[in-house]
Amino acid sequence: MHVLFVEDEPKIASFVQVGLKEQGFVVDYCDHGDEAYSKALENEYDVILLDIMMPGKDGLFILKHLRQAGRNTPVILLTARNELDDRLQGLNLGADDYIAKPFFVEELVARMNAVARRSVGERQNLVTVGPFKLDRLTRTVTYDFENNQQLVELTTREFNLLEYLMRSPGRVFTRTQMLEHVWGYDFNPSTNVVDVCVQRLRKKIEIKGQNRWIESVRGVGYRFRQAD
Amino acid sequence: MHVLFVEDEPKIASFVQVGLKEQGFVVDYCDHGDEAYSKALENEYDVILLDIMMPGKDGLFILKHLRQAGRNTPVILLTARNELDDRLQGLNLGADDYIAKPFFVEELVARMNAVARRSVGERQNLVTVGPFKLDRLTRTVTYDFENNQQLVELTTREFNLLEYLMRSPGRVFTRTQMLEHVWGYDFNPSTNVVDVCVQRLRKKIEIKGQNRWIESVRGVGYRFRQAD
DNA sequence: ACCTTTGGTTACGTTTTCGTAATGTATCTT
DNA sequence: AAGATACATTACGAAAACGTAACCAAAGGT
Repeated sequence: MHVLFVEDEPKIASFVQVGLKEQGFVVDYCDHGDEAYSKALENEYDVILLDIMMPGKDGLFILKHLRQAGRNTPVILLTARNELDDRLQGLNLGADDYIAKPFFVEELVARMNAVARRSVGERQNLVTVGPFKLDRLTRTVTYDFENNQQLVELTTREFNLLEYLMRSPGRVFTRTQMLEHVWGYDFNPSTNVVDVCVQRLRKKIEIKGQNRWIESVRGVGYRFRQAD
Repeated sequence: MHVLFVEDEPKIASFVQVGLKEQGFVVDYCDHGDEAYSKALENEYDVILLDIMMPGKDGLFILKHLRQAGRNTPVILLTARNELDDRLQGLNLGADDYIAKPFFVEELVARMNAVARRSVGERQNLVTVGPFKLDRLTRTVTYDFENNQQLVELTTREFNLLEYLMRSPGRVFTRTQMLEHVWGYDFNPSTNVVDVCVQRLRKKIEIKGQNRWIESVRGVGYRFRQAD
């Protein structure tokens, strides 16, 4: 899940970023209103976390113009305790929720899932495709082989990529899409990380001679094979 | 378990806080009605302890508006002996219980567990995973080795962390989640206390050469091994 | 006032991850 | 069939993550 996180207090910014990344979010961070505004317009985020008080354009300004531009990306406002008015105004301007500082990251994550759910559809903790079960809570992937569950050991990157693919079996993703949603950085345009990561995944979840689970679509990207 | 504790008499406030923390509660304290009100709305506590007589918004006001806002977090009122009317009014407004000052912290904890139980579903005092038994009442942990019970000596912090992990065996918790639930909010964002505390726990509950009970999940956090 | 325990911080060695780059193989085009 | 392009596979090394020990401050007990 790709998140834009806009916050100018460095202390809050740092621990929230850590907390979100631990949970597998791809976090795009900035501490300045102007930058935030252009990022929000240029990218398709799943959620935007918006501080209200900021240098440059403030949170409400960004929210207002985002909505005027017809973007309905879910927005959660981060407000100081005494900014009640801003909060109300924010909801009127089309914010989906707000949370008052200081907050527990876990609470924030819960709300993020809630608003994302409303817009994209339930984000289940258990994803099943064919013989594969991926469980976000235990962070395990099992492969059902002749009715017993083989545990597949994956690294974080592999797990996140697999989750991304498995959530839409049959759908083809381009390398750029995978980079944006699973890696999320300003990537070197000639990188082949995706290919390498796919290859590593295949080595762990596929049996030689059998059909591939992660199929290559020449000229486009990859897709997770749909269950028959 | 997260508790909001609202009380303006400093003397009572301090010893109740100590008592609750000893029992492993994570206590969020404030001594003023207005602050209490916004905190109660903004966070998801497991229980709220509410003094009735206070500067700012009083306890009944907070309770009333909390319920009007659709929040059914369990609330226990702390009342002076002579505030019988308030007490009755409080129960009508949706309080789950009340306790008259002065009270024993032990009594308070019992009632907290009772109301929390009602709202969340049974919260067991005995948690068993594999050969481990953790008892909240005696605050002891035993390890069953060839049918006799070895007592494991843990410090408070270690006990609370172990309890948190053991309550959801197999589930992975991030460092941030552990910090928030076991330590509370005010932590240095670059701390590695969790790692160190896990390491200390391991030293006490694991046998060298055998599988770990507390497993590391690289890039994410830790989990208590699920019994096979 | 002294000693002990607790528990957070720092520092450093070890292991793992994963991006890069180089080489090998398949598939398409002309 | 040759060349070109896209994908597969492997190896390597820097950086990140983790484990561990030692240190020290604060709290608690005697």
